[in-house]
Formats: sequence, structure tokens, C-alpha cells
Amino acid sequence: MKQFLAPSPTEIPDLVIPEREGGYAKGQEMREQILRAALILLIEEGYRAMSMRRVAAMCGLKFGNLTYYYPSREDLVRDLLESVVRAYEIVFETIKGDAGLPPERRLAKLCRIILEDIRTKKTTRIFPELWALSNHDRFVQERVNELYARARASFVEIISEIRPDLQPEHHQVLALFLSASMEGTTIFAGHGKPFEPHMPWLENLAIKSFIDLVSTIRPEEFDDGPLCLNRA
Amino acid sequence: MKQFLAPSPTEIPDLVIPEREGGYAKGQEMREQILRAALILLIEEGYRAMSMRRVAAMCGLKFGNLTYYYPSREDLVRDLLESVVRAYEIVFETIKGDAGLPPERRLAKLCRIILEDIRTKKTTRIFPELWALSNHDRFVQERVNELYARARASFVEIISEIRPDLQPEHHQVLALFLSASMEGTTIFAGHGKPFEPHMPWLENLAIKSFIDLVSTIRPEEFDDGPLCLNRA
Amino acid sequence: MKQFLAPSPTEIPDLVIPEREGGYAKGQEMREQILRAALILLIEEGYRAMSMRRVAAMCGLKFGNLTYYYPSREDLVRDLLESVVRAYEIVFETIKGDAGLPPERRLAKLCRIILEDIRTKKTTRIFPELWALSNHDRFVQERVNELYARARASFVEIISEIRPDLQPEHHQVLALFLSASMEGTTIFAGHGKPFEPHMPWLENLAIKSFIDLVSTIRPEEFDDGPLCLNRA
Amino acid sequence: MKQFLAPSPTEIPDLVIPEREGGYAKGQEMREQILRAALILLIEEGYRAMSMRRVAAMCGLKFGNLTYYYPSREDLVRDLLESVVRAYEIVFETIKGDAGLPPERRLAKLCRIILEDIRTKKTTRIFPELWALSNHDRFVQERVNELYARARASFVEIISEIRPDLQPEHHQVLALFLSASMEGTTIFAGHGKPFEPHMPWLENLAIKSFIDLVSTIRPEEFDDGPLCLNRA
DNA sequence: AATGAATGAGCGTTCATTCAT
DNA sequence: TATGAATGAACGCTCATTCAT
Repeated sequence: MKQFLAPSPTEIPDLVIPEREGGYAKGQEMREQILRAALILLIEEGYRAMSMRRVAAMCGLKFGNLTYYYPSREDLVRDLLESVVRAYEIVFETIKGDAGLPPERRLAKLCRIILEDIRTKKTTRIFPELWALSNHDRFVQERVNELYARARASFVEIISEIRPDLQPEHHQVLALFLSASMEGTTIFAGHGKPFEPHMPWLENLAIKSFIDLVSTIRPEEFDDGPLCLNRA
Repeated sequence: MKQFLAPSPTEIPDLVIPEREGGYAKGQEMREQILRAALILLIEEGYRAMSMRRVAAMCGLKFGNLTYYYPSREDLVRDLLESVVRAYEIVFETIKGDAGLPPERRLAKLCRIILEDIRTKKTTRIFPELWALSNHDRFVQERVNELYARARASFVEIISEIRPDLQPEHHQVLALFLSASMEGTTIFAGHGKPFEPHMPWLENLAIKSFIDLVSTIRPEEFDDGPLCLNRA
Repeated sequence: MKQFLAPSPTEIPDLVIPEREGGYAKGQEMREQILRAALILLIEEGYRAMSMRRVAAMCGLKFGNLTYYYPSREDLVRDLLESVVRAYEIVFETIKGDAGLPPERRLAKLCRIILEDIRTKKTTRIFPELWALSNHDRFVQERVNELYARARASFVEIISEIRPDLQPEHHQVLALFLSASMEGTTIFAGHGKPFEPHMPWLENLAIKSFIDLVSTIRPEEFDDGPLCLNRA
Repeated sequence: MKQFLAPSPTEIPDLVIPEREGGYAKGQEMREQILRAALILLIEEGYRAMSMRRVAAMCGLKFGNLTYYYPSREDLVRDLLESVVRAYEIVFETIKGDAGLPPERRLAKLCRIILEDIRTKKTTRIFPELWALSNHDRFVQERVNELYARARASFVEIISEIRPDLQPEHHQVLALFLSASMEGTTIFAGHGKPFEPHMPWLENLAIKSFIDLVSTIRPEEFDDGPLCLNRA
């Protein structure tokens, strides 16, 4: 089933499923298969298509049996979401190890990783679903926020190394801007989108723009806007 | 019913509904009420909740009668989407009239309009739904692409004024990056999002960063990336 | 619209619509157009597809207006059925004029007319619908019975000329057998049926068999069955 | 429920439902009950009345539960149709065992079986529905064609024994004529039809006529028609 | 004659959930 | 673990009918 998923380019696995204590190996495998099936449905046909029945069918499972593993749809959705999110968190953990490089290089590298991932089918398809869901579902909202908080943490670390003179809150907002800026490319240059071929250009623009911004921003510009372009 | 919708701050109406020839005034009003009800459901509870039955109920209409106005759900969705999109297109038309200002000021103004709109409940809620839908629905995809194409056209106009030396394709990609960058803020600093209060800072960052980028980018940087930060 | 209907080969028109007194000419024409549209739907898609809405749409009539001409579906169905049946009755009237020919030739000719008509799309499609409907609809049942009674009358006339020695009831049963025998070919060799190309052979078999039967049947064979093949 | 169905006189069961592997006995019984209910509705009120909801109600089943057994109406229709057809096929199989009798006797017997069956309510009601449906439904069309092909095979066997001198294609057309001829009696002398009481006479006429035809037909008469009654 | 509008019913489908086996 | 069975709800759709304009 794995082969149906666009392979994550370098580092991000599709799902990271925690082992459960006290279950047979078969149960663990089945659970994994279920989550993979659900993921594929989510990617290929959207959230609505990811019904218990279709997931069961895709696993060759009788429908009644799926409810043994996941008594309610919510259980399945949550487990899936956690497995997806965990996969990303692992990346941000591993990135921290790059301490040897100069911060600008690390910033660039991190951006490239994120933007490359955005080009995968999985990310292009799943995240808009999550954004939409998070507007009406507290649980999804929290997990997505968590995920992005971790992503920002990586940026904050690098930014504060480049600009130790700025206040922590400014580091945060810069990180937020960088993150938002990249996420926005999903809908224009993600997998199958009209500007997918331009993604390399976008990467270069983003990195240049981010480094310039981080390097040159002055504290007062957060509040007043860039010189001479104030609201009035 | 209007009061349920966060008022668009300055310029963007919620819906622009074309008049139909033939039919009583009551029919036109009913059609408008239906689209408003659908919009509210979409905003407040998401796409799935925007069912024919709930829309009818919200209008005090019997279900059978709703199918008189909109024989199929698709008809309703299309009419709604077109009315929403049309509202944005009007903005982009009116912006073109600002020819007197220097291009940087016009760029800043346009960005502020867009980012302010992103803070409205309507935009924060609807666009993620559209992004998700557009991955699996050709019609939504096309209308969304259309909308963003018009938005980019406004940016291209300004950018090419600032940088007449760049090639048209570069103008396009710069506009794309600006647009994507702003859209990405929806999920972090849109209505009710954790960073909504930081939106003014983000605006300032975005505008400074965009103007710097547009002003300083060199043609070769599209392809090679910023100096010394190439992939290798 | 006429051209959509398979042309009746020689003599049977599609519909015979009586004129109404006290209506404008336009109303009469509209009524005819409506019935033709209904007929086409019945032929091409079956009884269920012949809904008021679809008939109206096919006539370019607004739905509400159709209910002016035919307030209820039943009205429409009845008018259509009567127009269809009347078309056949006209044939049986005209056939009676062939008095000059020997009865066997007239029998053969009548059979050929009927079997040729069965090969038309209209007849192949409509009659099975009528047979099915007549099982659950008294009105249809009566009109169909009427139609076949007239058909049998033509046969009875010829048969009694060939076999004046038989009793009237025997004439009736012979006519019935001939008629039933031919109607049965509809479902095997009617328009578009697998044995449609064999219809000429079936015609020859039928005519030979009918003339032999009518000519040679002995009164006691009605009751006892053919010699030596009695039930026991 | 059985008592609602006119009992098949001698040999043809109403439904032959294959057993399913897996599943409790109760499930099998329920499936049978469902098909019987559907059959009754089809017979008593016609195809349109055989809705999922009415079938469920007739079985004392909640509607949602019926969709467990038959997820779609098409599934139900197909299962029903196959069960009906299978019942007839069994008859044609068993008839082949009558090898001891002279072919004319076997022909007569087969005709009587068929014509007796036509007098049952079930056959009188179902077949016109199938004929009508088969004009617009490929599946029904195929099953009906299959059924009649098997019926003809029985006739072909007997006919070719009586007339080994004729070519196989002529055997086929003779069988076709016999079959069509008998099917046509359904609408005149089937259950509840005006000529139902005359069916015994029709049987005798049919058998005499068929045996005469098969015995006396000359090869050239297929093409030229009976002597002196050619088309011209 | 013609149109617009409203109602109520039925249909087939999909689904999450629950429970007995 | 695994399956079969049952329930109730909602959904989109089509339709015949009725009535005001």
C-alpha cells in the first residue's frame, strides 16, 4: 500500500505509529494498515471519503472488525492525526543536530526541507484538509497548533542566533512569518498545482527574502511598519 | 442574518449576487437569502454542514422548495462560490484606480487590504475550505485559480513598475510569492487564530520584506538562490 | 421531433390526436407536441422517465404551464394512450376494404402488416410497457383490451370466411391464437432484438402455420387436442 | 407469505436462492424473505412499487437493515432476477430426461408445461415487467435472453429429432417461433386475463399447429413463404 | 396561456454506532 | 479477534400536485 503514497523526498515518513503495550504483533500491524488506508483515502479523495466503511474495505477488513480496532470514527481520526503529526515532529528534532553550520545556512536548509515537503502529494493534500478541519474541530486545531509551534521553535532557535539583539517576542513573530509564508505556497506550488514547476524559484526567493528580513529588520519596524510606508 | 457575519472591514462585500431576469422580486430575495444561509453554514460549521436541508431550514424554506431554486447541491455550491469570488474580483478592479501613488505605497496598500481581509471570519473560514475542496473538485479548483490569478495581476502591475528591468516571468513569480506568503497567514493569524493579535506586526514584516525583495532581487537569484546559500 | 421516432413502415401513424372544440389552434398544437414528447420519452427511456417535468422540458415548456394542459399525470397518460391506440384502430378499419382478395391472401397480408409494425421501434418499445402497466392499471388494461379486440375482429372476419363451418367461438379462439402468436414475436424479433433479422422467416412460418391451422383444424380438436397427443 | 403467490402448478418453483457461505442461518432466511417480499411486490403492484423501503417494511425489517443485506437496489433486483430465472432453468434441465417418449409427445408436453406456467399469477405478472425492463436495462435484457435461449435449446433438441433433414438454423427459427407464439399468450390468457378460461383450447391449437408446422415445413418455405402467398 | 412558487412525499444511498455471536 | 446483524439518521434527488400571479 505504501507505494500509493508519493514518497517523502528526504526525511519525513508518512506515519509514525507508536507501539501499544499489551497487544499482539498482528494487532499492531493491523492498526498500521488501517491508518495507512485512512491516509490514502484522505489524500486521494478528501476527508469525507475517509469513512469507516471505506477504510475497512481498503484493508480487506470486515466492517465490524474495524470497530474493534477503532470503536468510533473519532478514534481513528485522532490516531491518524497523531501519527501524521508525529512524523513531522521527528524532522524538527533531527534538524537541531546541525549545530555546526552557520545559522544562515541552517535557516536555508530548514526552509528547503519544508518547501520540498510541501511539494509532496501527501503534504499538499493533507494540510489544507487539516486547516479546514481545525476551524471546526478543537482536537485537530490543537494538534495542528502543536505541530506548527514545534516548527517555529526550530526557526526561533536559528533566528535568535542571527539576531540576539531582538526580543524573544520578535523572534517568535519572525518565525511565524517565515512559517506562514512557506505554508502559503502549498496551495499554489504544491503537488499538482499550476506553479509546482516554479517551486525552485520560490525556494530561492523565500530564502533570500527571509534572510534579508531577519538580518535587517529593526525593532521599531515591527510596530511602525517599514519606513515611510506607514498606514496613513 | 447579516449580523452573524463578521463585517468585512473596508471594501470586500460578502456576496455579489447577479440579478436574474424574469422572476418576481421575492424569488430574487429568496435566492439571496439562500446563498447567505449557505455562506453562514459554510463559515460556522464547514462544508459538510452546508447541506440542502440545513440551508432550507435556515431560510424557513421547506426542503422541496429549496430544490425549486437550486435543483441540485452542485447548483447551489456553484452559485455560492461564484458570488463569493465575484466579491473579491470587484476589489481588485477598484484597486487599479490608485494610479497616483508611488508603486511601493500601492504595494503596501494592497497588501494591507488583503491581510486585513484575511482577519475577517468569512475569509479565515472560507478559504481553507476552498483549498481543501479544490484538491478534489475541478470546479472549485478553477474558480479559486481564477481568483488568485486576478489577485496576482494586481501585484504584477505594481512589481513591473518597480522593476521594469526584470522579465515578465520574474514578475509573475514574485507576485506569486507575495500572494502565497500572505495567504499563509490565514491559518496562523486569521480570525480567532492564536496569532490574530500579531497580524499588525505581520503586516509590517510582510510589507518590508516584500518591498526589499522586489527592489533588490537580481535576475540570477531566481535560478541560483541567494549568494553562498546554494543547495549544495 | 417527429424524426426521432422510427417511422412506421407503411400505414400506422404514431399518434392520432382528436381535435378539441373551443380551443385555439396553438393549444391544439401544443397538446400534440406534448404527446409526442411523452411518446418519445416512453419509447426511449421507459414509463418511469415519462415524468411531467421531463415532458415539459422536452417541449421547451415551463413546468407550470404543462399543468395547464394536463393538470395531472394521469390526464397526460390517458390522452397519450388513447392517441396511440387510435392510430392502430385506423389500420384495422382500412384493412377491411380489401374485400376483393381471397381470404388466405388477406390473412397473409394482415399478418405481414402486423409483424412489420412489430419491428418498428415504437411498437417494440411501447407494447411491453403497456402489457406491464395493464396488469396494475385498469384504464390501460381496458384500452389495450379494446385495441386487441379490434385486431381480432379483423381476423375473425377472414377466418369465418375460410371456415364458415366452425362456430363463432372457435373463430374467436383461432383469431386469439394468431394474434397472441404474433405479439409474442415482439420480445424476440422486434426492433433491436437479437432475432430482428429473422423476422422475415418468422413471417413466413407464421403465415404458413396460421393458414394450415385455420384450414385444417377440426372442431373436436379444440377440446381434445390434436389426435393421439392428448394430455394423458 | 407464500400463500400470496399463486402456486406453480406442477414444477416451477417461485425462487431458487443459492446458499451463501458464511453467515448465520438467520441471515440466509432473511435474505430469502427479502427476495420473496420483493417478488410479491413485483407481482402485485409492479416494478415501481418494489422499492427498498416497501420491501423492508414487508419483511418487518428496518430500512437501514435492508441495506445491510442489499446495499443497493440494483443488488436486490439482480439477486431477485437471478433467483427467478434459475427456477425456470431447473425445469428445462429436468425436461431433458424424458428421452423415452416420441418427440411429438415430448414437444406437446413441453408446450403444456410452458403454457400452464403462463397461467400462473407469478409468470403472468413478472414477464411483462421483464420485457418492459429489458428494453432499457442491459442486465435484465441479458438474463431474459439467457432464459429464453435455454428454453429454445429444449425445443431445438426435439425439433431436430423430428426433422433431422433441416439445417440447424431452421431448427433455431422454428424453436423461436414456437417460443414466441406461446409467450404471446401471456397477455391474453394469462392469470386473470379475459381469455384465461380459453387457455386449454389455446394449448390444443398451439400444439396441433406446432406439430403440423414442424412436420410439414419445407426448407424453401423459410425464404419464400408459403406457396402462392408470397409477398407480392 | 404562461410563469413562479410552495408543499409533501418517496426514493436510493451512505454512514456511525451498537450489539450479539 | 473477527463476523454478522440491527438501528437511526441524514443526505441529495425526483416527483406530482397545488396555487398565486
